[in-house]
Amino acid sequence: MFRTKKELKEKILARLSPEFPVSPAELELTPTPDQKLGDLALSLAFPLARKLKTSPRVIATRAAELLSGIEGLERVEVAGAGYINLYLDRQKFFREKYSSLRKTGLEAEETKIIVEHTNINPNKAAHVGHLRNACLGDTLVRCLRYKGEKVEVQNYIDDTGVQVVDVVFGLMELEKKTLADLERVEGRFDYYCWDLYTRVSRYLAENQAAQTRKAAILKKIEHGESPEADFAFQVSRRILRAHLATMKRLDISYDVLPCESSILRLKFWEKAFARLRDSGAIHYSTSGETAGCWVMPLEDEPEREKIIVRSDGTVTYVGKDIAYQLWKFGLLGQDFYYEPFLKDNGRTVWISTASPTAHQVHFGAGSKVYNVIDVRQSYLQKVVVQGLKALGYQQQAEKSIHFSYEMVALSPRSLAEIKVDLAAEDKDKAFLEVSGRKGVGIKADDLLDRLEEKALEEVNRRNPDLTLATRQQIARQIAAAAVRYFMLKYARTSLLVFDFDEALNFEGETGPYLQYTAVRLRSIFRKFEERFDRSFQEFIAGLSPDQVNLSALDGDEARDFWDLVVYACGLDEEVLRAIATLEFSGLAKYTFNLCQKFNSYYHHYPVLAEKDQERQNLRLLTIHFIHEILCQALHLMGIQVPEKM
RNA sequence: GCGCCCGUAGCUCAGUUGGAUAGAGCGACUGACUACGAAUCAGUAGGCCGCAGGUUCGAGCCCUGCCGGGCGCACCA
Repeated sequence: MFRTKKELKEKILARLSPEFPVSPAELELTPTPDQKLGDLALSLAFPLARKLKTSPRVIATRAAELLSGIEGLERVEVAGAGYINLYLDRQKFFREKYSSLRKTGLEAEETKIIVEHTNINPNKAAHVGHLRNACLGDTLVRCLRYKGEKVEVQNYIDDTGVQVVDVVFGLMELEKKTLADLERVEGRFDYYCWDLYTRVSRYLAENQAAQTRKAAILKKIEHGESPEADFAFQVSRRILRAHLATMKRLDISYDVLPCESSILRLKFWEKAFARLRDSGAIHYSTSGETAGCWVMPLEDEPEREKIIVRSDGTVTYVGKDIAYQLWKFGLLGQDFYYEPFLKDNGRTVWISTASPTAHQVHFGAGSKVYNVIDVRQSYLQKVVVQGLKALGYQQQAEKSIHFSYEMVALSPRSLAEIKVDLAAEDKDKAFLEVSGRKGVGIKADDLLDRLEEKALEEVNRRNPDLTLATRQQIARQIAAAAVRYFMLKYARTSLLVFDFDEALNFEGETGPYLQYTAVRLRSIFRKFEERFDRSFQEFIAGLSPDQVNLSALDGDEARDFWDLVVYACGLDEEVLRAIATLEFSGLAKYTFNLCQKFNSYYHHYPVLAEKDQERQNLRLLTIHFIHEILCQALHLMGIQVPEKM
C-alpha cells in the first residue's frame, strides 16, 4: 500500500517507464470530475500519443494493463479519448489514512526559515491593510511548521523612521507635550497617535518651513539624543505593545522584534557598506545626476543606477534593507543583543537592543527568508535581492522570497461609515487605498470590536445559559475567525476592497461557518457520551478501522462517504500547494468545501439514531476522522473552535 | 514611456502549475426545525470567462495585439 500520492506516482512510473518515455514531471495524478470515473486520473496518454505517433486510446489501454495489480488500487480503466482512471481500494485506503491521522507525509527541506511579517510603523493604530499582512504571514508560518520546517517569526520595528518622527514632531511642536504629559494621555494611545499623525501629515504638507525642524528631529532620533529620542522610544514602545495586543486577538505572535534603532547603533550598515564597496557591488558616482552618491547598477536596466548612499553620506532605505537581509541570512558576522519584551502564553517575545545583555539568545541566520510585504515594494525587494547577488550570495538571493500581496482598499460604503474627510481628487474613486497618513482606514481593533459585538449578540441569543465570560470568549473566537478567513479567502494578487457587510457576515463562506461545522461535530460527540454514558475518546480508541466493513454501506452512503473521505485526505497536498504558490485562498476554499460536504453528509446520515451497530460505528469513525482533519485545517488558518456558539 | 497585477453569474470571488460537463458565497425565488444545533441543509434561476487573433488532441489558464482599472519606476520610507 502506498502512503502518499508521491509513493503512488513512483510505483506508476516504475511500471510505465520500461515501455513508455515518461518523466516524473509529466506524470500528473489529478482528481477525476466524477467519482464514477474513479478517484485519480492520468492524462499522459495524450502527450505520449504525439511523441509516439499512436492514438491516445491505444497507449492508455496498454498503460492500464501495465498498471493493473498495484497494491492499493482496485482497478484501472480507460475512459474518454484516452484518460487512465485509477480506482482506489477503499477499504485499504481508509484504513491507511485513518491509522496515520495527525501524521503528515511531509518533510522539512530547510534548516531554518525566517518569516518576516506585520512590520507596522510604530506611530499609529494598526488597520485592515496590516491585518492582511499579518494574517497571510501567520498562515504561511503555520503551513511551514505543519510541513515540519523550523520557522522563526520576525516583526521588524522601524522605531527611528520618518513616520515615528512625524508623530514626535506633532507631540513636541503641535501638542507642546512633555515626556511626562505623554504618560498621561488617556484612552488608546495608538488611536490618539492615529489622529495626530494625520494632522501632522497635513500640517507638514501645508507648512514647508516646518520641514527643517522635522529634519532636525530625525537626526536627533537617529543619534539617540534627548529629548527627541526619548519621545521616539516612548511612542514606539507603547504603540508596539498596542500592535502586539491587537495581533494577539487573532492568535498571531512573534519570536523576535528587530529594531531599526539597534541596527543604527550597532552599525550594521557600516559593515554592509564596506562589503558592498570592497566587492564592487556599489561604486562611487562622479558624474551625472548621481554624482557624489554610491550607486548600484540594476540588472535589467543597466543604464539606470539605484542610489544606495546619498551625496550627503546618509544611507537610503534600500541600503539599510540590504544590511538587514544579510543579517537574516547570518552573513553580516554580527548579531543584535536581546532582552525579553513580553510573555505570550508563557513564551518570551524578544526585542533587539544595542547594548550587551545577559541573555544568551540568537536569532537570524536562516537558510531561507520570506518577507511579507505588499506589492508596491516589489521593485525595492528586487534591488535588495540584487544586492545579495552582487556580493556573491547567489544561493541566498534565490532563497530571498518576497511574499507580495495586493493592497487593501475601502469601498465607498465603508468610507462613508468611517467619516473621514476626503481630498477632492479622492472623492469620485470606486475605492480608496488605505493610508495611515491620510487617516483613511479601518482600525483593526475597531473592526474586531464590531465583530465581537455582533458575535456576542448571536451567542447571547443561542446560548443564554453560558456565563458571560464564556460567551465573551466565544465572541472573541468568532470575531477572530471571521477576520482571518476574510483575509485568506481572496487571492493575494487581487486587490481587496474592504466592505463592512461582507466582513461582518457570519454565514456562507466565512470563518464562523467553519467553526460552526466543527462545533456541531463536537456536539455529536458530546451527545454520544450523554446518550450512551461512555467516553467518546475511549470508544474511538477501541474501534479499529480494520474491524469495519465498508460494504455495510448502501450505494448512496458508500458514494457520499467515499467522496468525503477522499476530499479530506487532500489536506497535505493543499498545504504543499499553498506553500509553493504562496496562495492560501485555495486552502481556505478547500476547508470550506470540506465543511460543506461534511454538513451535507451528516444531515443525510444520522449517527446516534442509527440502529445498525456496524453502520453506526462506521459513521462514528467517519465523523471522528473528518473532525481531526478539519481541526488541522482550521489550525493552519489560525481559527479556533469554540465550545459552543 | 517602461515594468508588474487585475478583468469569470446582478454583487464579491474560486477555478489545483494546459485536461473530461466553468464552480462557490451573497442577493433573488421554492422547500426543510416536535430532529446528532436552521450561523444549517435540499433545490431553481442566473455565463460572448474584457475583445480579437494565434499555439494544440485539448485554452478561463500559454503567446501576440487591443480595451478598461490599479500599482510601481525618488538623493521618501
